Amino acid sequence: MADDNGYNDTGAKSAHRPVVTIHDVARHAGVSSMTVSRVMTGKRHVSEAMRERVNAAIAELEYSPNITARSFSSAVRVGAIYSNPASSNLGSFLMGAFRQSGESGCQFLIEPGRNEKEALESLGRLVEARIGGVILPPPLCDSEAILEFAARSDVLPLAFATAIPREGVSAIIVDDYKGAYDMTRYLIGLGHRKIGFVQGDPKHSPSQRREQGYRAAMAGASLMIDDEWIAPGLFTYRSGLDAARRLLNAASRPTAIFASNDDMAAAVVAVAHGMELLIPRDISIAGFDDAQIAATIWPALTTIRQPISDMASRAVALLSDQVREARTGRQPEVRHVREMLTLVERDSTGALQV
Amino acid sequence: MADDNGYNDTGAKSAHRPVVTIHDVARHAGVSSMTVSRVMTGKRHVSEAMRERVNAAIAELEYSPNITARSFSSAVRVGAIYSNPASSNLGSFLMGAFRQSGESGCQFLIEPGRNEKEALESLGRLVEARIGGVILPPPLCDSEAILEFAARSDVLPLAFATAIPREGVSAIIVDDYKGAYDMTRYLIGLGHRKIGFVQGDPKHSPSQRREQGYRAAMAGASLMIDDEWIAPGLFTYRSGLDAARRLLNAASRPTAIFASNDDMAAAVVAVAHGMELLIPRDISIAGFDDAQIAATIWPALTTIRQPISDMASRAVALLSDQVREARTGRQPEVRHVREMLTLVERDSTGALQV
DNA sequence: CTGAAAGCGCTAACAC
DNA sequence: GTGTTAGCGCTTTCAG
Repeated sequence: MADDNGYNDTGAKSAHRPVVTIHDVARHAGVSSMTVSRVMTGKRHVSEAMRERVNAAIAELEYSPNITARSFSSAVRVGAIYSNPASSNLGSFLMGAFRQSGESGCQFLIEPGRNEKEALESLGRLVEARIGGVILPPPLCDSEAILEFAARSDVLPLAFATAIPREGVSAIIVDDYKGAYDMTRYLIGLGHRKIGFVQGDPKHSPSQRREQGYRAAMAGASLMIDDEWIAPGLFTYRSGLDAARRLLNAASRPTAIFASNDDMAAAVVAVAHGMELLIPRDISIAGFDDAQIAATIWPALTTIRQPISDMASRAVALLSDQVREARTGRQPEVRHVREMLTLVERDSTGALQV
Repeated sequence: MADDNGYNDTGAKSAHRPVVTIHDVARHAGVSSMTVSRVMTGKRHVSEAMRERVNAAIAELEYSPNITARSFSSAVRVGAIYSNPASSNLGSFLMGAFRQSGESGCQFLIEPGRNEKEALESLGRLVEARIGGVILPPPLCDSEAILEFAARSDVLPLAFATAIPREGVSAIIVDDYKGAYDMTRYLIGLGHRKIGFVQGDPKHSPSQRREQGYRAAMAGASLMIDDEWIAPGLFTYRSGLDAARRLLNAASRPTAIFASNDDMAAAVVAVAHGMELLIPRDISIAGFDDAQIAATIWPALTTIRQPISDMASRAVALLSDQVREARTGRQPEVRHVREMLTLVERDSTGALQV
């Protein structure tokens, strides 16, 4: 049936260029494969002449090492527990993590963890799968129970995208404060003076950092903040609806509104539309996170993006290094890597109209 | 604890229980490791008694196979090209695919492919990584260039989540027609008679199927469709805004609106809010896809969900089997697997108010 | 400094 | 049905 695509007919396996192995390179260069291995892994104890000869052979044969085989002997496994499987971030996260797991020659495992209980179960499963380290996004990275379990199981924890790193736990840190500061500065730069703010869920640590960033930028520009320009929120779209009504009906209406996340910013956009306000002519609206919804709605939201994919790569690389380090008996150095947030300018913000 | 034999003190390695290998299981069960391997991979040619004995040993030793080693020797690699890296589906897709790649003992690789050009480059990279098969979501699965490249490179293609399968190409099929039909029936069941429809992008194949499903259900209930209840759309939020204005301002306003996807349904919700219509009291609104936005906005959208994660598992399993089959020189049988869509009832729909 | 040998954990291929 | 053998591509010994 349907033979018209003509795949291989005679057992002509993959009829492509045969796989180049380290041995081929060795033969080609007239050395042992160990020497090639040493050159590849950048080890010392190889004479300069040798190194050059080997490198030439590598280039000539277009050799690229089989990372699976490499990691095979030393089977480093790192896990991750993801708190929100529905999040659009998950895709970027996994993309970055898996890419890097190839590079770093380690195995990457992922389990869900919507709440602490499920996360604990997941961690149990990961420990049974013999992971050496685990990536913990908030709020898991703040859970004593999780951290303790990891320590007891000899699993190295790595806090992911946390604003407030712990001592003794490596982390990929994200500067919510600076992100919010930058966004506020940007709005001020557009000419806005009356800038409203929708707070995030007070139980999440980024909330305060973001508000602090906003307040600092306002203060830095000697701008007063009217109490009615601050509305409480819960990071949900619905809470954003309430906040928007409040802000847009204020006696002295802000000309720009900065919401602590995109879901709430989208709600502000919806309410503004309902009031027949033109965006950004009548009001500028900005969000935070660069979630899926930010680019979906119209006008698309100006927001702050976290480079989730890069952060995930970095997390896997860092953790797999640490696991290897720990394998040798040494105590891996605790590291805090800071990631930069970038402002994504889209259509929901514009210069103040006079 | 299964075996509390002295944790190897020889090296200061990882002080955990020593790694359980297939050989340990074999020894424990008094069989050869091949038998264990056969049991693990679910092969036939193993007596029931053996199988049970081995399974007992596996359980007792808490053995879990090292998938790196597994995929290393047999090295079946399957790739996927994902067209929308920002999509919230990607997370589910990757989750399902990776889980299954462990099960199926194959290596899974993913590359981005926002457009045909990028997809072609990605496929090139995947071919160099020596994949045996590739998963192609729409619109990639309809691209001649991609399909041809795959055939030339001896890579088995698998169309993912397509509505219209090709002959000669295996596919995970999704029944857009039935999904739309079911949703329309559901709305009718709620008492609605005047049901509006927002069309999808005419260039996408699911668009027609969804509209056909809607029309069939209406006809099946002997319901007439007023021309002004049908509005064109492009699958974008913005196009949904225009469609909504049109539908909600119709002389004979529908009591329910079914949009061809969630982004447009969300836009309808926004416009309805702006007109001070209460949802679902004054108007019911339904979407399609169960995208991220469906559960984000308020009220949350009733929609049709594709079981992306399961579909991805199935895709990986199917493809890795086919690649193994092809390895033996046989031509793998083309298979079309149909996936069921489910209606997710949320808060944007309700019984017709009289 | 360089090389030879011995696997890592698993599975195709072939015996029995 | 089940076992034996021989690697997969690379790195870790341990000898030169």
